[in-house]
Amino acid sequence: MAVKYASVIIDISHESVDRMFQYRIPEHLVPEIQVGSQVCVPFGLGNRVRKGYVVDISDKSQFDESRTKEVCELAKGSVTADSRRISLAWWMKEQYGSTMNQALKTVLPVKKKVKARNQQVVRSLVGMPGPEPEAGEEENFKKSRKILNPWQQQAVDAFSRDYDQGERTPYLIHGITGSGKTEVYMAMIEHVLAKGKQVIVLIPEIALTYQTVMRFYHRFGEKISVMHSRLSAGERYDQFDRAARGDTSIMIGARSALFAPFENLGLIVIDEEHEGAYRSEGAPRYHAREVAEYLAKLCGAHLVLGSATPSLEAYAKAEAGIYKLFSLKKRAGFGRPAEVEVVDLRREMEAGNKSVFSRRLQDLMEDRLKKGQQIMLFMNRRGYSSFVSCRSCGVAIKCPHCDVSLTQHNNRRLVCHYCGYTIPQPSACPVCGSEYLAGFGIGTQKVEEMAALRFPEAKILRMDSDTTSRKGGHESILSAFAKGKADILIGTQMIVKGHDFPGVTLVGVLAADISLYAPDFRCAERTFQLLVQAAGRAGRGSNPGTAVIQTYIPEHYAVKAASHQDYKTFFRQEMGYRQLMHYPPASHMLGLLVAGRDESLTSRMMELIGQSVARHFASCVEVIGPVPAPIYKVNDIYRKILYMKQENYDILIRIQKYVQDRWDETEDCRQLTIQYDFS
DNA sequence: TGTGGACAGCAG
DNA sequence: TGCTGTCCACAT
Repeated sequence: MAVKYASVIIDISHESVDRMFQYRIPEHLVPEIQVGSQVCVPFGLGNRVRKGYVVDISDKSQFDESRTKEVCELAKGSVTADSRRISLAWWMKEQYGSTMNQALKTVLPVKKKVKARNQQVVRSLVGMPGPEPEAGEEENFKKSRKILNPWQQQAVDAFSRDYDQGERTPYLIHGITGSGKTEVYMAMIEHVLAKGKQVIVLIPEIALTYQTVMRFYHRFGEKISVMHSRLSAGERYDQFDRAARGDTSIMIGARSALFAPFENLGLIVIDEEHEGAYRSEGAPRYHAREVAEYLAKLCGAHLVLGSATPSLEAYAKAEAGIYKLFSLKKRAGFGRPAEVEVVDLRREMEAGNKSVFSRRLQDLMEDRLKKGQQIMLFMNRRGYSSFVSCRSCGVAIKCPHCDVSLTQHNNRRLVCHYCGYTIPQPSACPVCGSEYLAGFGIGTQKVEEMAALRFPEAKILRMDSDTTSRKGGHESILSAFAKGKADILIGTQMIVKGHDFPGVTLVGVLAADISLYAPDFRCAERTFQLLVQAAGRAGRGSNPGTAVIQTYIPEHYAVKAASHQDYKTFFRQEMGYRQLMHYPPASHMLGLLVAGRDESLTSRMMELIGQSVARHFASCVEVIGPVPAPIYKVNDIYRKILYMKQENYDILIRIQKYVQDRWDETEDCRQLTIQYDFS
């Protein structure tokens, strides 16, 4: 029998030994040792026997054979949280084509020495920037346990029954905005906690605010622990450590909270499951929903997904019976779905209205301002004008480092939204010298200016990444608006996510089309989600709400379905398109991106890879490209992409491995980055 | 983390 | 020359 080698991570305790060591597996242990097993191995000069985790098993020795030591024995004891997470890392590595080290770094936070901290108060433990709660606000939180309506109760009852019977089919809760999904999660969490199990709750970073956390805190007290991007590596480790020691039983946080080392995980909740933030940008480029599904299986935990606009992936699984679908059709408490009106901007042009606000929107704004009600205006682009071009020669001023136009900001500076490059606005065209330079397109800053001009008496707040870059800027704007300190809130997509403003009775989507033309097969889905979420912001209080969607293509199915808040119709149409085009989730797709500073090398390499993939897998995979990435150059780095479509995910994994084995280590590839993106 | 080698300082 | 203490590289 061939000799087998185990790659072992030693005792996970110190940065300098946080890597793999290869050991020979004695023949009698071969059948027993698997990835994730705990083994005892001789380590260091004194050959002290230490515990280690097996992270890989192979036939190949990657180390000097004569210096390779042998595994002593299989460690006693059951499968621990750590070994489970190592199996998870292994699965992620396979599934998303990263290295084991990258996967391990994602799954196991590296221990850094942190000074012992005093017992922290919740506020600093939570670490949320933001305003002090107002007097009385705490009281509201305390009364947060609400009586569930029949739809909510039905989901909770089904959950409790399934949970107790060990039935673990994941749930998808499709609940319109304001239908009280959080209350449902909390009731489910309570059920699971009562069984002595632990819970992970994932929330998109943007919704992870002081308010959200306080709701959970008041229901579950000291049991909760919070993870978010503003925590330092040491603080993150602390939070994980508390979870491992059993000091907490609920971990709330963004994506990475999924890797909390609970010994007895019973439930994973993913709120706003459709959010893009659940896909990781760095390798491994995992999706939290998929990882959660696997992790839940590994631990025998339940998985609950929730969204007002489920991702096509999740809804398709619900239709196929892989998930159980629950619909919350009614708003809990106050409010009813907003009345949605679609305004055709072509008619506005014909009528000679050149303003960003359609006549209908202006009328409604006037009405709401008169009544002292609040307005939200949504514009999916920040800055003043989207680009500046020369009226004489037609050239647009571009970023010298990226393949995009510079955006004009109202401080008379031009900014690249991809690399941050900034210049003062030139007084003459850099190409022809003409003085006739003008801004085209509209951003949030210009909307703010125009709103102030049209409604001089209104108090206006603007929220986009320019006004929220300061620490806590995000929260302070939202809380000022919530307290009625402004009449109009203008912002990018960050204003439509998750915030509850009972005073808002009018929402204007100024340019619904911008995201419809994004060079991405998910653009219709994203637009639909955005429009539904935006409309959901209106009428959360006792007064009915109206949403106005301004568009040049009112006949587009995403706009139409959103205006009727009709998820199912949208799903059918969009799914039909995905099936026709073999896009996910109808099929699987691997995007292979090659990036490098040397343009010709990047192109050459991509061509070579493309040809070799086409040659080897011609019969079984649809290859598209190589094509330049939607933005070809960013920060002086050129990017090309090859797309491969296949219904069978395993074939895509085989292709990825083939490319990795064949090219990743070559001399030319040292200067290039290859990125694999599975969907 | 734990070990031992390299090296400096010092006594004899 | 030998002993002791400290620093640091390294572990399959």
